[in-house]
Amino acid sequence: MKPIYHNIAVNRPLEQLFTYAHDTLLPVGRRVVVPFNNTTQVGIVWQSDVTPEIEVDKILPIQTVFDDEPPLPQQWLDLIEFSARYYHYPLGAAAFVALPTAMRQPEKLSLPKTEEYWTLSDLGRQTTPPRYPKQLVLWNALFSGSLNRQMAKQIHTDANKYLQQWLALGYLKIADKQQPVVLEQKIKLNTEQAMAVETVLQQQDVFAPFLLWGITGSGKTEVYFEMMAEVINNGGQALFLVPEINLTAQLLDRLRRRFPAVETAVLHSGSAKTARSWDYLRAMNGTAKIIVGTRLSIFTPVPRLSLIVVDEEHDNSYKQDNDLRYNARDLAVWRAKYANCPVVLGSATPSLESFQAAQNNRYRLITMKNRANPNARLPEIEIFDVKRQKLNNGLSDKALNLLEENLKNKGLSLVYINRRGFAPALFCGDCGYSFSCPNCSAKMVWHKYQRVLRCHHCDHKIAIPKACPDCGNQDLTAVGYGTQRIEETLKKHFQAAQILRIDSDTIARKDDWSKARQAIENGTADIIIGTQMLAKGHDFGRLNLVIVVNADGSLYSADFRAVEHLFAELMQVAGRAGRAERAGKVFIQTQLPHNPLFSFLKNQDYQAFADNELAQRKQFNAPPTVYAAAIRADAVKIQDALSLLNNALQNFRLPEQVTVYGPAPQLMTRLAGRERVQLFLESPNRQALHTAVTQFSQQLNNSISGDIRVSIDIDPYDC
DNA sequence: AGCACGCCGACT
DNA sequence: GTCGGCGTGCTC
Repeated sequence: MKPIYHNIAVNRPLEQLFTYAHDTLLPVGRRVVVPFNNTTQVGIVWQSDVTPEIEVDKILPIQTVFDDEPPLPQQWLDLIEFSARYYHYPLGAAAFVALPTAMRQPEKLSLPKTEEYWTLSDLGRQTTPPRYPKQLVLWNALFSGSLNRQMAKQIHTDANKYLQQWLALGYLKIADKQQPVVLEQKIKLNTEQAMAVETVLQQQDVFAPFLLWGITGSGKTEVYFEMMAEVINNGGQALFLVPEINLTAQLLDRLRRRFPAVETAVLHSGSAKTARSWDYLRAMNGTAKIIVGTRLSIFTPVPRLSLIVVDEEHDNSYKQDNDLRYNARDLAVWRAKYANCPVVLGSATPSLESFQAAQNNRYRLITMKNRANPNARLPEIEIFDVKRQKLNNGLSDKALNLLEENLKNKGLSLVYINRRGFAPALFCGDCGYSFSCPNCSAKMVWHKYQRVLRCHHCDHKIAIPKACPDCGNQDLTAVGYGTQRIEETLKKHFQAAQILRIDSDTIARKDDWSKARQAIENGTADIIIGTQMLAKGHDFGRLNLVIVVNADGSLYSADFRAVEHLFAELMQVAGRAGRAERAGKVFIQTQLPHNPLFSFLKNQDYQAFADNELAQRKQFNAPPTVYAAAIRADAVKIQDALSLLNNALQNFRLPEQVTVYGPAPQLMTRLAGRERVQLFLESPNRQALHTAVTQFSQQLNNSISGDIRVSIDIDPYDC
């Protein structure tokens, strides 16, 4: 028999596909096992029935074909091809990043069993419905549509029992096709929310990117849910992306309550291996109507994709910072375009990338300026200058007084410490002056041992100044606080209070977190000490005082995005205090009260902040004004990594419109015994940048030798 | 990536 | 003599 040749992607960092023979034609997307360089590897059939480009006698046969599994769809292959090309990552390796781990193993998958769907029979329809309210809900669901066992359980925990009963009485029959269930679960939306839903739903069958800019508490989640409900009722599937930290039991509960009869797939790195591949397959075969997950869920095949929602679109966790360095938010827009459906990017503090896109009319802006709860009041924000204050281990007297007062009034307080300000930097202890790079919109980093201040963006260096250039003060210092220290102080000060510290050290296991939340909701806690993990996605109704201990750390960081992140973070934290009907107070301690960021924050004016920040980015030619790519190299000896980049640079003709910065050491130069350097390519023209990156990486491949590792990061976050 | 081949030093 | 160190080259 004449063999048929297939080009196959394997999990190796190699650009090419490999040709294998099989005696029958295999569909594209089929998972197979192939012999590869004295090993066996999982492969994905990428092209079928090809003419071999190498000698036929070198071609090996395919070992195993996983015929029982559905092949990965063409849309998935296209998504992987785009991602590999855009992020300059080998195709085969990219494909395997996008698969759940169970599908990366050269073993047969256990497939999710297809469950039967039930609906009321004619007899059932003529019978009197049950009298009990919870049973009635289940009954009505079976009346209006069809349910499988799992969905029935979401509606009524004892569903199994009643299904059994009703089946025995002949009230049920197997549904011939899946029928969506209608439950009278309508949430009342306010005018603004209803408008948002309508605006998006008007564009159901075309590519339509939206930026949903809604203040904290404006009820974005209900808006997402309504839109999702509609596209599901029309027979579509919805992809709902959330930041890592937001995919909590709380959110899944809300989803289950709103969509009790809708099959949902949950995808994140924490879920068990088989569970994840099952959810992947249920999304892929169309049974799961809602696919909710973190960034990795953007690679889930969704045949009837009709809506993508990216919640908290500004969140950093959408960017993967190893292997395939993709940004799920950006891929979401690409997928929506491919699928001809709307994509909604939602945030109270949009990324400047998205906000600029909205201003240029590339995205359509939907604004929600009112709170869903009309009685909720905006918190009052006080910016408190701690420059010349004597602090009690980081806390001012005023902060302690506020805490004491709130304790007396039986309020709930949050003491918030942001830990982003890790990088040690130099600033003036007297006037708060900090050192900026003259060439970049970046702070100079204090290098203690080399005794210089250095810019990690362009490698500009100055000697460590002996005195502050602004006020002449000779006392130049660095900052640093920790959660434990604050906890100690508070415990000493408020001995009767219940103090709860919540950070990654105290919340090691899942039930730690739910215990902590119980304590907060039951009112046993008086003061919470928390880090970023508390700021996002958690609502505590009675929280009415927020103290931000040190709002400066990140302002000394070398990252030009630091201000943007700090603003978003503080807006988030402030939002925690404004959900209740009694007005909350937010008290922010800072060494730099005159940084313009704080006046925008005080007025809770994102628009003004964004306008100002975008103007600065433009002035300094920083993203999103330009597109950027980071080329990174690491080696045991820094000189090896540096000269690799420098040599490549010498043989490289810089294209029009492209600027190069560096090479310079990375922010965290030494990591795991290796020295890391990087250079940046930047251009206002995306195409020009990509051409430059491709050419540059070819130069690198020509001159790479020894133990030097290279990576490319498109639209990088870490600078 | 990860495996084989290959060419040098120090062990039974 | 032979075991094993990791440099280099290749993978259908």
